Amino acid sequence: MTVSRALRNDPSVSEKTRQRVLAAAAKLHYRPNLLARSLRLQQTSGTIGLIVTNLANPFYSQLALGVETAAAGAGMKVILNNTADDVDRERDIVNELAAWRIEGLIVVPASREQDHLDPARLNGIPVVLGARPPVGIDVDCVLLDDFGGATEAVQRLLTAGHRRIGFLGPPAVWTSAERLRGFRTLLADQGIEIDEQMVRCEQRDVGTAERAAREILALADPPTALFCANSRNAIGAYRAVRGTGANTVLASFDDFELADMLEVPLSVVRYDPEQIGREAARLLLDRLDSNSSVGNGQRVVLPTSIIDYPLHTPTPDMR
Amino acid sequence: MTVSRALRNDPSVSEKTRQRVLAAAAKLHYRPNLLARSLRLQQTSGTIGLIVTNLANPFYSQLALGVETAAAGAGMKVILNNTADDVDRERDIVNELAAWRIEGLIVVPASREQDHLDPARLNGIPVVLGARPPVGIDVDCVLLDDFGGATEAVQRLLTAGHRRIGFLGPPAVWTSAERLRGFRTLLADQGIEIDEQMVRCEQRDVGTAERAAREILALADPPTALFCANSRNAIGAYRAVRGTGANTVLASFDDFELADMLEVPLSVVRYDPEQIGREAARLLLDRLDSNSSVGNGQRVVLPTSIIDYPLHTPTPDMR
DNA sequence: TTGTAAGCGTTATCAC
DNA sequence: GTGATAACGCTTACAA
Repeated sequence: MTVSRALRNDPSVSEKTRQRVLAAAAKLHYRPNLLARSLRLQQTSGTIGLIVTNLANPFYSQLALGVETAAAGAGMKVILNNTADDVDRERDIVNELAAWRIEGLIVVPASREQDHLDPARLNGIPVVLGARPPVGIDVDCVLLDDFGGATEAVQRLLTAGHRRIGFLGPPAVWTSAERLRGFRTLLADQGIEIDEQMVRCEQRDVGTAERAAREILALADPPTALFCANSRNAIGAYRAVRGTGANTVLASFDDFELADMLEVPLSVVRYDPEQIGREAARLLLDRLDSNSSVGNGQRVVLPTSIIDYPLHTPTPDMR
Repeated sequence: MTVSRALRNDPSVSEKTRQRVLAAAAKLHYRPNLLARSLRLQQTSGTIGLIVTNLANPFYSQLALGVETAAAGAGMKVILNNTADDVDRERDIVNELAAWRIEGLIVVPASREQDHLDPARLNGIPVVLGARPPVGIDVDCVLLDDFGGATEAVQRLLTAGHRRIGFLGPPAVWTSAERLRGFRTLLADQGIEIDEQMVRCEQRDVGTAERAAREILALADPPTALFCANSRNAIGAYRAVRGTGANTVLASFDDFELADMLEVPLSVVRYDPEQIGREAARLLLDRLDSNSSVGNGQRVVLPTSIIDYPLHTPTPDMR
């Protein structure tokens, strides 16, 4: 008992014994068992669960860093989980984490099937979604302004005079669907018809994106510009444009390394994935502080910005 | 008691009551408290701690993915921690994780100060280091063949006839120091003198790398080739070469997107960061299985391979 | 200032 | 096949 008090700096223990306890603990490498402490205090484990779909994607690893940073700042630990977009795995993870009595959950949901993420089913554990909105459950979420960013980027192409514009994107997770919706909405508003042959959204990687772009560029009446919903599609499109010698102009979501050195004009929508993680953690910590784990789901939408990379001139500047 | 048995599928409970228990549990969203189970079973928490220096760097996020994948496959959870290269933070994290009775620890150590990572001080919790070797402690580690990869890459430059070769790299963490050692050793073996003005290893990001490369290229007798110890330095070097119109050839560690489309010949050393994580997890799980947490530190060195990207011809191929 | 008793939620053991 | 009891390591409440 005295040891317990001494190690928690309880003032009721005398300085002399406190020192003796500390010395002995150091010598024995003794550490109080925090699991037992949690159990006794009826507290949870001081941990929050983070579930992402694909940690190999820098978007999610930066999001994870944001969560870890904000959580560490509040003295919380983060349990990291990767679902590889598998809902069943997501469900298993959620259930196990709940059994470990984590304080809260930050999830990039793998699909629209989200019943297992309802705090009501999780003994009231608060849940915050990142990058994708809740479907059928009432929880906080942090989103990117995918729609706004997309319309802004496409507007750049319109301003430059383009009227035949193609779309390249990955299969429709919410984010990509919103970007496509931005593309369609703006063009419809401007009374510009979309040639559905030039809308391709099945490309997950650079290779398939390049192939799709080449097919679009080979059409009888090819587009003069392409809007790409992510960097993998943008890079694939760039390869296709360079490979075919077309002088197609590009706009895309995601800034990427060397984007300014391409032999093609490019506008990119830039944003900060780490901020999504930080905001999600903040929402979660607010819930934990206020003890209002259920209901009244907030929706935070983070802004994007645009960068124009003009055509890079291969001519070297002089030393 | 019957509930406890039923939920663990203990055969001694009758099928009928088992079903009743399961039904009630489902209705109430009841989950056994795994913290209490751990405490009672004198087991640890089924968790391993992962400590990396910088999760924003894809190298470490892929390593983390490897750990998570391997751990999940063995039914273990991963607590993720980021030190931002701060040893004091690393020490705090290690101590807290130990108090939570984690099963083991995988660490990318922030520095050569590693006393706090000694299992002897951690109640025998096994430790595996990733990407950097142990200093003064006897633990397993998983390394990349930094030395071999570097000599191979530089050999490419020698074979192409280069004799004046510069070096660009980040400040000397172990990995970068090994790559520099490979560079120096090979050139010394070949009797080629190194001009120390052309050896720069303070560049952490693309901007400073570009500046350093420009300074080297502006020397009275500039190098005909540059070896870069990581992708940020390679990209900086590329920008400098393109910017100054030099026809310097590049070799580097780290494959990167668009590396094949540069207007400069480039050889890259490629490797799989995820594999480091998987191997580290495997070593740790072996320790846990065999219960031999201390001593006899293994050292696993993972191979690298080389890819040559020839000069990309700006001439388009025909559609 | 220090020690004793009880209990957090679980499970091993023994009784019924 | 089921229930009672004790114990895992800790902390609150109370007693010495």
